[in-house]
Amino acid sequence: MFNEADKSYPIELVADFLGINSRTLYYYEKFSLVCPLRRGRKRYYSKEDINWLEYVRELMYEHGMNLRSIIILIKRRDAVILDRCPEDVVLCFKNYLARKDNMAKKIKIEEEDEPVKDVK
Amino acid sequence: MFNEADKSYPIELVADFLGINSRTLYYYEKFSLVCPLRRGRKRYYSKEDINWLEYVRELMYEHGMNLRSIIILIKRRDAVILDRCPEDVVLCFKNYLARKDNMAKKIKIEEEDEPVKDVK
DNA sequence: ACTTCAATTTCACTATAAGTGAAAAACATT
DNA sequence: AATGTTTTTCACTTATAGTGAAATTGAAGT
Repeated sequence: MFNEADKSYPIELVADFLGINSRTLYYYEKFSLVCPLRRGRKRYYSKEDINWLEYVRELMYEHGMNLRSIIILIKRRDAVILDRCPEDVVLCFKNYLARKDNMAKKIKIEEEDEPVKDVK
Repeated sequence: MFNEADKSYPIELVADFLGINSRTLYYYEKFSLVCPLRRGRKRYYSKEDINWLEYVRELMYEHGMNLRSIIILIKRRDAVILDRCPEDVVLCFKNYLARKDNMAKKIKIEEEDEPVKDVK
């Protein structure tokens, strides 16, 4: 029976399917973004690998993320990024959002003279 | 009393403190990475803004993330990136990690001929 | 209103990352 | 050893991040 995790698709087929160059797949491998099975020196990819790569492409092209960010984000998730992120940075961030909101309103009203009260 | 959220630091001071160019702060503003208070046309930053910017710099230079990724990551957090991420991609990813592990071992043993059994 | 001075914006350039074509190298098979 | 295919290397291209310098804008004083 075929399995999503079975590594059976050769590189050219995967590249064609994704509409990318096979060189790009080698390139991604350098960053450990995907690890095909190697039988002898040939590479074989699974359906899962393909889904995964599609997702990576989406993150890059629809969200403008770079390769490293994707690796960090997915691998270590918020562990590194936010759990490790100190309380006061989280606080700053909330404040930043409030400020931004405030500012957006301000720009609409087009009053630039009197300073805005701080949101606490 | 002074407050972390008080916007009182002018741009040049902030830039100097962070060791960056003030142009970079304008640049970040374009991406809404920070929103100083504008009194007249002058910009004022808070201590929180400075902490926030330090964190952004850290993500960029220690983790190799790009501006967009940081915006996405922090703003919408895993909501967009992972909650929205379909089950099978998560699965692929787990599998990918297993595969990678497997591969690392393999490279150590330096056997490249017989195919590895799939980890299920 | 005009001048001055500093803050801001625009323009243009540099450096690094992402991606790819083509040539060279490396295997496996006959 | 020769052939054919996969992989690697080299070099080039485009996009993003960052910054200097010039041009512009706006506030304040006169």
